[in-house]
Amino acid sequence: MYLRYLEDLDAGGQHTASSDELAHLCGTTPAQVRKDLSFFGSFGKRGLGYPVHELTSHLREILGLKREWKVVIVGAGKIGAALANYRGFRQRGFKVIGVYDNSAEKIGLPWGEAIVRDIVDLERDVRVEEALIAVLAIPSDDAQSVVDRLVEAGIRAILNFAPAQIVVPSHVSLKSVNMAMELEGLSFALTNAMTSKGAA
Amino acid sequence: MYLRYLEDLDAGGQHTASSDELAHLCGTTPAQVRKDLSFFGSFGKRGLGYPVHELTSHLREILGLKREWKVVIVGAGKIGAALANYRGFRQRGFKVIGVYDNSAEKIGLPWGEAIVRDIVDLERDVRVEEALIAVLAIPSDDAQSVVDRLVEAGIRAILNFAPAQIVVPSHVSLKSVNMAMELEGLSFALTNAMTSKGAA
DNA sequence: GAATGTGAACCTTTTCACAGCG
DNA sequence: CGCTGTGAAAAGGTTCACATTC
Repeated sequence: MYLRYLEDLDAGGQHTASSDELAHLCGTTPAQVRKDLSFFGSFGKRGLGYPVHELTSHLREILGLKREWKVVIVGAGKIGAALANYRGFRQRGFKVIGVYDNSAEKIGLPWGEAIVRDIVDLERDVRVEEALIAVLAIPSDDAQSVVDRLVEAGIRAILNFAPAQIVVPSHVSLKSVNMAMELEGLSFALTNAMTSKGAA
Repeated sequence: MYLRYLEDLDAGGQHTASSDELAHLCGTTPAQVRKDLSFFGSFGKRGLGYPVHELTSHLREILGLKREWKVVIVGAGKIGAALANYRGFRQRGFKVIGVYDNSAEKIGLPWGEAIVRDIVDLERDVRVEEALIAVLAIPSDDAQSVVDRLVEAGIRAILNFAPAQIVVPSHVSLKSVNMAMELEGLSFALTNAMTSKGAA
C-alpha cells in the first residue's frame, strides 16, 4: 500500500514524504508507518521524512517486483478475462504466459494477444516456461485437482478465486479471494450498524 | 468461513460437529473455533459438539443473511460481468437490481436477465429501490466521484474493485479488493522463500 | 467419556513517548 | 526545530488447561 501511494507522489514530483503524510494517505498512523518501514531498514532522514523515489525503489526490491514473474491463468471465464485484461499486471512485472481452459468451445478463441489453450497442456507449459505463479479462476469442484497438477509442475504461488478451501504443501504460497464472503462481511457490518442504531 | 463448511456438513446430513472437526475443515484450531463462536453465544452441547443445522441458522442470522439485500453493480466491464454472473449471490440473499455504465456502447446491452443502464440513473434507482450495497468495478479515476454519488443516494456499504483509495463517511462500510496487491503479496512471499533457501 | 465454555497465560501488534539526528 | 527510529507500555488476539455439562 505504501508503494502505491509513494508511486503517486513520485509521479507528482514530490521528493520527500513524512510518516504523517503517508499515514494520512494510507489511512493509518504515523507510528505504524515508521514501525512498518523500520522493519526493513532505516530509510528516512530525521527532520525531513522519507525520500520518495528512493523508498519506492527499496519497496519494489523488498516485494520482489524488480524481476519478471511468469503467470498462468487457469479458467477462461469472466474472472480470468478481467485479470488477463488488467494492464497493471504487465507493468508491474507479471507476465501472463498463457490462459487455459478445459471447454472445447473456448479453446482456440483469441484472448487479448494470445489464444486460450487446452488445459491438458498446462503442466508442460508451466514446466517449460518455468512459470511460478498461477491464478485460479475455475469452478470450485475442479479447483483442488488443478492445484495438485500445478504444484506437481512446479508452481510456487497461487491466487485462488474459486470459493473452495484449497490445500497446498508448505513450500507453495496461497492467497484466496472469495467475493461472496466479502459481501457477507458487508452484510454483517450493515446489520450491526443498523440494529445498534435501530434503523430499518 | 464456518458458515460455508457448516452448510456443506448440513447438506451432507451430518447433525453435529465438534470444534475439532470444524477447526480441521477451516484450517484453524479447536480453541479458536470455540472462542469465535462463544463470542456470539453458547451454541454447543458439552460432550457432543455443535448442532450443525441450528448453528448454520444462527450464523446466517448473525451475518444478516436472512433478509434480502439489494445490490447495484457499477461498471459493466469484465469484473462487473463476473459478479453479475455469479449465481451464489442471489442464493445468498444478494439481489442485483441493476448494472450501470457510462459507456454509450454498453448502455442498453443485455446483461443476464437485465440490461445495462445509464449511470445517470444510478442515484435515482438507488433511492427508489432503496439499495444499500454497491459493487464498484470501474476505472480508478472515476471511483471516488461515483462513491460520493452513491453515498449521497443512501448506499451504506461498498465493495470496491478499483485499485484506488476511497474515502467514505463513517456510517458507510467499505471493503476493497485489489488484485494487483494480492499478486504483489505472493511476489513477496516467493521472493523471501527463495532467497532464504538460496534457489534461483 | 467427550467436548464445550472460559479465565488465565502467552504471544503479537499497535501505540506512546522520547532520545537522537539532520 | 522537525521528524525518524525505537525501546517500553498498552492493547488485542491466540492458546492453554480445566471445571462444567451432557
